[in-house]
Amino acid sequence: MRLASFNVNSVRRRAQHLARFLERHQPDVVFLQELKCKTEEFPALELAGTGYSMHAVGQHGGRNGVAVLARIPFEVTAEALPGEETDTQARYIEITTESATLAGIYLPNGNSGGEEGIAYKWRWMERLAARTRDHLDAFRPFAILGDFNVCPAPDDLAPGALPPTDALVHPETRARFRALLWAGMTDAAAALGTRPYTYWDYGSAFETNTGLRIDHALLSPDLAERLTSFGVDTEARAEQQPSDHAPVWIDLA
DNA sequence: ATGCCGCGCTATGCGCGA
Repeated sequence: MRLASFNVNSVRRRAQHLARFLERHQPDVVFLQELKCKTEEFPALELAGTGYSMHAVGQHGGRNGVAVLARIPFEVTAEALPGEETDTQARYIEITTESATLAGIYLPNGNSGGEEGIAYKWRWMERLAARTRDHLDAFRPFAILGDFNVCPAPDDLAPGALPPTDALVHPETRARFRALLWAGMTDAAAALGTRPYTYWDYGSAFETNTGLRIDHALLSPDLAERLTSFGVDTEARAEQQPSDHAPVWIDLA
């Protein structure tokens, strides 16, 4: 089974990039982030030819937004991350398939909005950890894929790619990422001995490989045992008018 | 150590992304 994640930075601008990614890598499930459109504006017709079933969670105001496309049967089991009823940002989608529960996330960046901005990011990470523990305590096979907006370790960013004060590398951000691992989740790329960049800023960052590793796949123990590969589709990042993120994918035996 | 880029929008600049 192949699972994937792609921060598209506007799904309407990137529908054909997405279709080409699906054609190249044939994932069974792909989670999308940064739709930047309302639910009803999701380009379902434009993507109908791919043969995937899709479910979008959009947001008013052209921000955030997550979706899932799958060619295996699934049921949507959450359209929001529990724990903060006043949170209206579209950043979480969770599906359940025959074999596992899968979450697609767009974790808050944390660099805007001052103190409240970073506090929201950290609360969101704590809510994700709580949701994760619920699934693991129930011995439910569980995976989280998406844009975590976290460089877990110093090797996960090019020298000088971010200021040391950035929310993506803040010690408290990294501690909350580690909490997910201590809860029992495995960082798929790291477990396979690779830490590839998945994001390159617009401009010359891709040419100079000044990247960040911020798109991750975390796996519960039973799924981690089945992990065979992790890949980054740099072809998508090299296309014309690309997203600033490349799609990532994992294979489970 | 930032927004020179890109996106969406109550637009012709701004907030946001990372």
